[in-house]
Amino acid sequence: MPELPEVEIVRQSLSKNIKAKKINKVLVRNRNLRFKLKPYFENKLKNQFISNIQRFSKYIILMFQNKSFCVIHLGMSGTIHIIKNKKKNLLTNTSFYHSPILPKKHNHIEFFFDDIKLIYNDPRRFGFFLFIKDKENLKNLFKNYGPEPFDKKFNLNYLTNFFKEKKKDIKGFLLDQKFVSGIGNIYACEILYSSKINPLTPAKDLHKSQLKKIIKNSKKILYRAIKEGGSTIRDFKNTTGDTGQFQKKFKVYGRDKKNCKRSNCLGTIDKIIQSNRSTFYCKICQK
DNA sequence: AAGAGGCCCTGATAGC
DNA sequence: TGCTATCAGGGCCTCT
Repeated sequence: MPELPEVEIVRQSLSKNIKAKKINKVLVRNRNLRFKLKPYFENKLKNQFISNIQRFSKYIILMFQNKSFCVIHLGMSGTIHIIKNKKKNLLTNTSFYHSPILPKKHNHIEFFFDDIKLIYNDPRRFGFFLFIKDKENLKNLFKNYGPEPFDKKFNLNYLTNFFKEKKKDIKGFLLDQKFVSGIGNIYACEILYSSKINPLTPAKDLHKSQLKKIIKNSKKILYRAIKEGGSTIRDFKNTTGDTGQFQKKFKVYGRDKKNCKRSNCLGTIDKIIQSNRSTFYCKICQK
């Protein structure tokens, strides 16, 4: 569910709330996430001082003062919540991602700080937490990942070389983390729409001008989404918490059978299935 | 080597 | 109302 912009929003919230704090205790209620939590997980994290919170692609990286790390992936349905434990305001819940109210089920992991409790909730359990002992192991974890769209390496040369002989459709490559890191199904659709590229086009057939558009629009759309606080699709109503706003700006995602938003285009948005994921696009203006 | 497809899991929603 | 089928923002693994 969360793509790069949503994960960045979570990172920013964590940075505000748990940076330079010590983890007093870790409680694991369910070890069976995407990767089973190691028996030593709690002990390794206990008493760690969080020096920084970074992000790569869709991963959150807690950096500890002793140069070890905790890597977090939210999978499809993972959310992180904070409970502030101030005496005068026991009921304050701050939503880091889309749910403003802490769900009662699926709270798998809790981190306790002096004044704050962090709760990881994940119904589908596609997310995971990893303890990484040093920088080298962290590097190793991401060695097969392509650059983020913001990276200087994500340039015309890179795309041209990567796509040589590649028959797979461009939509598939935007989702392929070995090619580019951080883009998921929503933003892949939106990037191709704003680039006026048909998602079914084999990557090797894309022209130079189209590749340039992909590079430019990937950056632009992800930046905008971060600025809007990410996208919230399955939202719960009753809120004062942080929900994203970018979903209101979707041009194609979830707009099956609706009119194309491009002025002077009379097309309607189609939904097709590519590599088992939904693709939304306009047949008329995406060539 | 590239690409297609299955699979991990729960919950919301649509259709009967 | 209550059943079943389908679909969901990710990404790993296996097979051809």
